[in-house]
Amino acid sequence: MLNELKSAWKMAIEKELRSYLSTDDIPELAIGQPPKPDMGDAAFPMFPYAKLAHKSPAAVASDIASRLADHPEGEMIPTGPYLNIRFDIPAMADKIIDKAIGDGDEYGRNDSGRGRKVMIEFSCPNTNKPLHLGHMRNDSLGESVSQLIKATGADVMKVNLINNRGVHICKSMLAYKMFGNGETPESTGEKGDHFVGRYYVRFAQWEKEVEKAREENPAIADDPSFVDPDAAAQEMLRAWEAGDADVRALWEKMNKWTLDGLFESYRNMGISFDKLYYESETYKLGRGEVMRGLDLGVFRREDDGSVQVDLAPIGLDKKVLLRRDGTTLYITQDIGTAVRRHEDWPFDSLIYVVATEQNYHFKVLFYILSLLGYKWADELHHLAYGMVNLPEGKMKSREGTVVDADDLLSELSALAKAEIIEKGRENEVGDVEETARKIALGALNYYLLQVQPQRDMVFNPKDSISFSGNTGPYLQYTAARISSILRKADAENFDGVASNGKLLVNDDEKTLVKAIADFPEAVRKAAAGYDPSIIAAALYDAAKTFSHYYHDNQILKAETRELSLSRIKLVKALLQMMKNGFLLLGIPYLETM
RNA sequence: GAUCCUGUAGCUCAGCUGGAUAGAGCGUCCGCCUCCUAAGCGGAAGGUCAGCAGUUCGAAUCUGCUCAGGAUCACCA
Repeated sequence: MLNELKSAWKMAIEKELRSYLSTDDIPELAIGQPPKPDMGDAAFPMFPYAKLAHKSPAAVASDIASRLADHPEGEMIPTGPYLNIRFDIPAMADKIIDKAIGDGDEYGRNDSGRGRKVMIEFSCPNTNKPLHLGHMRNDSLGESVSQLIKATGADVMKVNLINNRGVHICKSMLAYKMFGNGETPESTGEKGDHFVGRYYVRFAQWEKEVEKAREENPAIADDPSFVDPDAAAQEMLRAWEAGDADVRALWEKMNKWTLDGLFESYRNMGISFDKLYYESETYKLGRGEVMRGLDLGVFRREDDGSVQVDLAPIGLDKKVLLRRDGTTLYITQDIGTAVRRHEDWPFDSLIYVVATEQNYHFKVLFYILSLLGYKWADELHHLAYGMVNLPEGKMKSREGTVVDADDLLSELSALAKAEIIEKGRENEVGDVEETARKIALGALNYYLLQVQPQRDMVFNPKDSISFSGNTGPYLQYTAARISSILRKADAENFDGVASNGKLLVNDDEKTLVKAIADFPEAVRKAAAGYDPSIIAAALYDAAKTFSHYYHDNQILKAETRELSLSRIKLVKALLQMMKNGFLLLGIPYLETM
């Protein structure tokens, strides 16, 4: 709403500038924000026109202000070299507030993606271990960006490619076979993914033990009973590929354990998928595409029999697409999988949420798909996110510094629970466990999403996730307080009282109205840039302003009933905006906390 | 070696389509609960926006170089 107005002003001022300077060829007018609210609501710097006019920028600003008679709504305040515009925010308040309240859960959404089909791939776990903090960033981002794109009216298909085969999967299977003694997640009471993960770790131990034994006595390798762990894992993979019944049965059993555990974690994290792909079903895909590329002449068969693609046009080297023995590689599978997906659900766009480590891979993949003539190759995006590091450095599984997703969530829940009890809010809150869980989730999602995706981030378990300051729980708390006000307002009698947005004249009120008006634009920007941090910032700014406002002003007991009701409507609109933003960030909304 | 990403307060991060005095949170220090939830509010201290040069009326923002950190450059996934 305010944006349209600013654009209208921009056009009007540019038109006047053209007439003032007697030329159509003028630099584009920039739209800025005055540093202080009392200086206006939009700023147009006049510097670029000073030279053309042979006058100072300040003179241009005042000249334009006095010449511009027919202009959009608002008041011109030439401020030095800037032509500032002040809008009558209170006069627009009712319209903005009514729109937010009227649109309800739809407020902030737009139509820009209507009719578009967007597929988004994220998570993609291995079925040999539980999720860790790095996965959580991926999952948080994937889910949030999915919501953002849905908010543009597009159809979104969330897909997850389960990496359920390969030598790393065989390692946990092998260790279980050797050391499992028939125990199961049920018998040990463990969550399935943790159970299987334990055997993956056990395999690494076994490797070390064997290596050490061999160092001490190299002759043991000649013993017929000697088993080399890596060779055994490779052997198991061959058996798996050959369809060996026992290996397949073990694989099925252990995969189910892991997946049951992983999906429990997803549920706890508020993550869901529309379609699952399994690597066991896709790993052979892509060979046909490579053959087609050979026919098209975009790939070439080397003397040794392998098939390669020349990446010189994009400034890279060569890449092998089929091994000498004709088997596929990671990139081959991804080619085939992309094609398969487009057949399954003809997307207009496909977003891969994958760590920045794979920038090279996706650059190559997208180029290859365009070589193969797929028009949709131009609409493939790699949403690359940075690593989550610890204050001491990288997380390393070998050193046991990996932060487990389930552990982290339950630790945060415990902290939140302790906080609820310390504040004596058990009764108000109702279900303490559930509330604590939602606070933990809000804290975690906000923490992970407030940083721009591409940046590496530091996770400090000791103090980075606190519940005060610029955090998810602060936002939840703010929303809960507004809810509380609205509950009390409901109990009051406002019969015969009319609200009036024109009464909302103090700076905080104007800032809040503007924040509400600007929210749809924030959603647009965040969706276009796949960047939830824009929403996080918008919500935090609004919450901060509200907290200040609420501290200084009475809402239910304002000077007049009209003012009270007007303020109630303002915070009701604000709450609607916050709730809608929460949904985009995976922050649970709490009516009380 | 090449390519890409990053460098802003003690720490974690915003700000980057150039524009007015570079902002938050945490931490430190000082205040505020007879008033709609103190997970809150206010205040103080804290900056060579890594460095140098360039473009520009104007650079944290754009360009180049240098330095520092990270990632990638497999017939692994």
